[in-house]
Amino acid sequence: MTPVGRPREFDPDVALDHALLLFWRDGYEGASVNRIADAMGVSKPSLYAAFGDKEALYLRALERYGERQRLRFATVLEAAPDARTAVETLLRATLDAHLDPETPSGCMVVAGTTICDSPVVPPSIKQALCEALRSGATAIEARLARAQRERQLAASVDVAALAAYFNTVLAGLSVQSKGQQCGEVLRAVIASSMQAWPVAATATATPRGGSRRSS
Amino acid sequence: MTPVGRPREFDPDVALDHALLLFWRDGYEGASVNRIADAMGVSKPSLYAAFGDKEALYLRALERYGERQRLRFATVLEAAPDARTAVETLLRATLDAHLDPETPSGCMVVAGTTICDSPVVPPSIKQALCEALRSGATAIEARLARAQRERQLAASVDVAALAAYFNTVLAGLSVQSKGQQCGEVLRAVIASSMQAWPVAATATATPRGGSRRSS
DNA sequence: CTAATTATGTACTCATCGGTATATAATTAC
DNA sequence: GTAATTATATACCGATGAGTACATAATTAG
Repeated sequence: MTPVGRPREFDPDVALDHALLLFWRDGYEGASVNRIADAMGVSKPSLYAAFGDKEALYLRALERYGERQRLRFATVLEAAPDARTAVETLLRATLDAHLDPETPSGCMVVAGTTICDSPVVPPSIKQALCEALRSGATAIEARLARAQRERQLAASVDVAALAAYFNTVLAGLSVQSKGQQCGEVLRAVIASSMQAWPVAATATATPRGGSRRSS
Repeated sequence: MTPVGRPREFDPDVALDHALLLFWRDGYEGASVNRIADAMGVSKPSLYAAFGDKEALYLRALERYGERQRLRFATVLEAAPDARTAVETLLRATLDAHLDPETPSGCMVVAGTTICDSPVVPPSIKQALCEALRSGATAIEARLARAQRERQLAASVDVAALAAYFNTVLAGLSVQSKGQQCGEVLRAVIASSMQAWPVAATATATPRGGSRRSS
């Protein structure tokens, strides 16, 4: 079923990746359609024909970014044998991604969220960014809940709150990596942040006999 | 010594505050000079005559913001009787500031830092933002170092790393507050983050007799 | 082949951007 | 009073923003 009409001369998938990089580095309004089209190697009318207006293009790019992040989160979180290792590995891997010189430093969602109240940012984008930001916490929370079901984490632990905490650390790491804080310091930050991992209830509450009630 | 020439009809101090609010909410390029002049209640040529170009105006606004932040940090940190209370109070007070409906949500420095690699952002601004971001850690570190001198904090604690950690939490809280995360959740995040406070060496080594040695 | 359809490149639209020329108003110095 | 000085408002500058009209090129359908 070959489509009728002149065939497209560029690959929308790779073109979208170029747009993604610019939106990531420069933000919604910082990335102009002219520069994006140039980076794509595509004329502006072709861009508009393929993706719609700037708002739609940004949402597409953000969606792709979010897909990859979710996949990365899920892979890292599920692979680890226990929740604590899972979270720590996620923090370290995400920091490595933030510091990767091949891509803009920091997280696209974090960068977008911090200026989403500007009048030039469409409400749909603000909404998508806020949802993307929460999705990180959701993924972590799912892993914590699993650990709780598997009795690796005390039932008393508020997994939503703990997930929100680690998601906040992730956001903070994104900012710091953008702010030229060096990787060594940030790895120490991760180590510190892991100290907040809930102590098993038995260790603090009932030093002697409570070890069977909750792990 | 009244100055010669027509007197200025606006107060540069209050005008700068209006510019500050716009830069804070919309970022460097999101806040246009036209809108800033309107918000100031001042014509564009008057603005340029009083403050120079947009870059200089942003740096002035950022400097004012930084001054206030440093004052707030120092006041909160020094007032508290011990370092742990100081840091926790700082986190809570800063979160309250981020959520204050009278001002843009989140931190101006964090917002600026996340898009400082955009080609439209002058290098001087990126540099000033990075320095401002670090100044938070510096203030916390100073308080931790004082606690260490006062023997409230074990000498083995890496105060620079711990300060970087709490500064990272602050940045994360800024992002989350901008991302419409509600205050209740973020207060729980603060509680979690404080769990990373270093345990006094004696408390873990000798569970029985160490409670008076360090708080 | 012709007709229909779709993509492309040039060149344009209008709005807004940062920044300024210029004429005028308000003040001090004398 | 006049001259010098500084601020103000209007109206403009060239550049760039997002978005598009239009003519042409490349393909399929018949």
